[in-house]
Amino acid sequence: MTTATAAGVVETEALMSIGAAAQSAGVTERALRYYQELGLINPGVTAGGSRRYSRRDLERVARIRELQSLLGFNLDEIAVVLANEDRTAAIKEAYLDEETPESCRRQLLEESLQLACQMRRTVEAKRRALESFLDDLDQRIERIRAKMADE
Amino acid sequence: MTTATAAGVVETEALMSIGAAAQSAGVTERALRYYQELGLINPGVTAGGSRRYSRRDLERVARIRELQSLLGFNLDEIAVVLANEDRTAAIKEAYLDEETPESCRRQLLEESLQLACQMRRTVEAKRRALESFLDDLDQRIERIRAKMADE
DNA sequence: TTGCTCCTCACGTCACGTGAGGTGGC
DNA sequence: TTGCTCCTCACGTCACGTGAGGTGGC
Repeated sequence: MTTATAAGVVETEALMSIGAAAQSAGVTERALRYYQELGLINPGVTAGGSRRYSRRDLERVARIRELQSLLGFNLDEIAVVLANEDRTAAIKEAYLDEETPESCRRQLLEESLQLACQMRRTVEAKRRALESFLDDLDQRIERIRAKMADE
Repeated sequence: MTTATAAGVVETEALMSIGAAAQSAGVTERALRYYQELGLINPGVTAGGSRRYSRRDLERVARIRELQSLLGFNLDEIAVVLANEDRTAAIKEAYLDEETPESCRRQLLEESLQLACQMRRTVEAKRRALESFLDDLDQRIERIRAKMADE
């Protein structure tokens, strides 16, 4: 894969082997292969059959782990989120394109707004739950401290 | 199981069947049997071999689900947390007991404080992560709204 | 007897973990 | 040739899901 720099020079992106990619992303090689099997990532491949991971692949992996650990999404749900985010990126392209008609732009913007707002509600609910969990803990800690004080 | 009321009257607690318990706790019967298999809960049993769940059993199940979904703990880790909380409850009993020597009380209090503080750090880290997730979302939403405004 | 709920296997699933056995470039 | 990394099966694990087949009280 190649990227155009500001100067217009085409430079080949540094691609990583699965070992380096796994290390860098903090996951196992097995997980990387599994995500690919499910179509969540799509790394390049050398002539010899080895996988090559781009920076974008690694960002996707980081996103997958975040959605798993922070929000508890499963990989099916994550596939939907990633597809939506890819869609949003595509929307951005189309949005900049002068060819895209006015009415279409509006709808594209509406769509990405809806997606972001729904995600926000999910995250907000989780944060609230964590906050009340924290409050309970603080009360418990305070009670123990009080007992230790009047000892 | 029986409980003494304030008046000193012994009243039998209402126990639930596994069907009612599962419904009330929002889990499947299979999950209840599995938790028992792992020793996380220990419901009563009728002469016919049916399980009977107390209010305390259901509270334990609620705690298990909370630790799973909110903090992402696995059942091994949850077993440790529950054991610690049982310990803390036992500590409370011993603490009220006049027989318990002064030095012992101090240590019991110290122990439960340590446990609560460690849990607090875990939850706090998770909350921070969720908060920065929310910030990112808010920025994304704001950018979309801005674009829609200057349309 | 008929429903309904309960029981115990026991196999399936998801997201990988963990070898087994083999290939390929320095 | 020797290491090292990569590859593809393929079986194991955790936390249950989901029937299969049978028992027990109203």
